[in-house]
Formats: sequence, structure tokens, C-alpha cells
Amino acid sequence: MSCEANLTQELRELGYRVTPQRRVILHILRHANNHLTPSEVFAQAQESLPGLTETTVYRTLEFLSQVGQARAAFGSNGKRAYEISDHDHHHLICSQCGHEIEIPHVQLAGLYADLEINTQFKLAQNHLTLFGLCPTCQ
Amino acid sequence: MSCEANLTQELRELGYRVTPQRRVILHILRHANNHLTPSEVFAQAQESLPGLTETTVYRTLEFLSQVGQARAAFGSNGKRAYEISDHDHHHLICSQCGHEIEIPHVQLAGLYADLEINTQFKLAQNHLTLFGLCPTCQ
DNA sequence: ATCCTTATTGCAAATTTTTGCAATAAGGAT
DNA sequence: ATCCTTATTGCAAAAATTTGCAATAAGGAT
Repeated sequence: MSCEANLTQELRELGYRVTPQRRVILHILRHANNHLTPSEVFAQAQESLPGLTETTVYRTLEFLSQVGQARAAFGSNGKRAYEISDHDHHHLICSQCGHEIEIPHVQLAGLYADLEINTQFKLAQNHLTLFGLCPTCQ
Repeated sequence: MSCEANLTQELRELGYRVTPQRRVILHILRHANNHLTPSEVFAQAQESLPGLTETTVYRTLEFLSQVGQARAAFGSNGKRAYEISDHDHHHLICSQCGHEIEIPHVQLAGLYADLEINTQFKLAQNHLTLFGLCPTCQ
């Protein structure tokens, strides 16, 4: 559990608790190479934590997003999926074949800056999902 | 049903059928002043179409998005909502108080153009939902 | 006006996601 | 090491969403 060490402090200071469920789920997210649906997380997490409930998975995933450790993304179908919130990026999905590429957040940095000026909002770097047709499918 | 006249042709040419369910649901979307959840649509639609099922509402909403008449948007909670796809825009929601403002698509036009060049994708103008803190909540 | 093909609907059942509440267990204090 | 407070979990039940399949009805052809 070495890689979760830093989080522990952070959460406690905010009055949250560090539970086995949260550790395991965060660990899974950290070691996944792409986003996972709640049921995928549940399936994996259950192996190390037999008593785990789906309810808890949903709540934990939501919790991790709240504290900025995870991020929710929505696919074309509206299916929810979560991923670790380490490197800021967005997704561009081909609505035909489903092929998906990553867009580094820096590419949107200019837009975000402009919008902050126009709207007076302080923007969060939430994950966006764009759609289009990939070169092959056009 | 005057305002649906043009759609009728369009759908038939594509091999789709114009049914009372589709008419009513599209009509509701057209006259709504903001996005509606499937159950809200269902509630309203049922008044003019007693036998209507929720299943059909879900399917019709999805269908209307497919043919470009409607658009799905996802709120902070991940709740799905649909709106008519007339003027292209996006939403910026305050993650604190839920206050929501519209961002005209033109403000993202530059970004979209850049992305099309970088990625080789042909981008669709899908509705994006951005989050942040509104002036009051900051 | 009737017939035919097949896109769409409704129904029932499965799945996914959310919610209320009592039982459990983190973690600070003694 | 034990006690206390209350954040979190599990459970059960509700609500939301999806899926398979047979019955219905759009709309083109006769």
C-alpha cells in the first residue's frame, strides 16, 4: 500500500476516513490502463475484498471523484466509467467504430482561459468527451 | 403538427417511420425551455399518449439523438437529460450550487478547428458539460 | 381500399444505479 | 488498551435504464 501513503494524510485532514474499500478501489483505478465501469471495478475489487458491495463501489467511485482522485467520463452510450485523475486529458471517440484517442488538456488550456474570462467561472479541469468520425470511418 | 412537417420527409427518406410517439416526444423537446430527463419526458408525453411506455421514451430519445434531432447531456451527477438540437451550445455548471450557464458553440469553434487538424477526426458538435465554480461560490 | 414487409411498440424480465437506515469500524481522545 | 463520536459500510428495497421477443402499425405497392 505504499503508493497510497500520501492520500491517507490528505483524506484524514479533510475529516474523511481511509478504509480498506477505498484503498482497494483506488489501487485498482491506479493500475488500470484505461477507464473502468463500476461493475468492472466491483469485479476486480471483490477478489481482494470478498464482502464488498456494489453499493459501496458506486459510492466510493463517486467519493474519489469528489476528492479529486478519480474522474468520471461518459461514453457515447452514456455509460459511466471512472479513471484515475493523474494526467489531465480528455477523450475523442469515433461515433462509428468506437475508436478512442486522448487529448492532452494543454490543448484546451487556451479555451479554458478564455472561458474563465468570459464567464467569470473558475473552471475545473473535468474530463470532456468529444465525438466525431475517425480518419478511417469518414 | 405543423412544426414537425419537415422532419417527416427527412425520416421517411432515411427509411424510418413517423409515429405518434416520436411526434409527441419531439414536440415536447421542442417546446421545453431546458433539458428534460427521460422521466420528465415520459410524464408529459403520457398525457397526450396514455398507452406510452417508458421503454419507448428511452428508445425514442436515443433515436432522436441518432438522427440529430435531439442531444443528450450529462449533469454533474451523471444524470442523463435530453434537449432539442437546434442552437449549438454547451453547458457550464457550478459544481457547488448547480447554477448553469450556456456557452455558445462559436466560442469553441476555434478549438474544434484546431483539433480536427491535429487529430484528423471529423468532429461532431456534441454537447459538452464543463464544471467550475460560479462567481458567487468561489 | 387492401395487402405486405418490417420498423416500432409494449410487455415482462434483467441490469444498473440510487437511497434509507441500522450495524460497523476509523481514528482521535482518555 | 479502551472508549466515543460519527463517517462508512452492507443490506434491502426503490428507481432508472436496457434487452428480448411477440404483437402492432407505418407506409409503399397493388
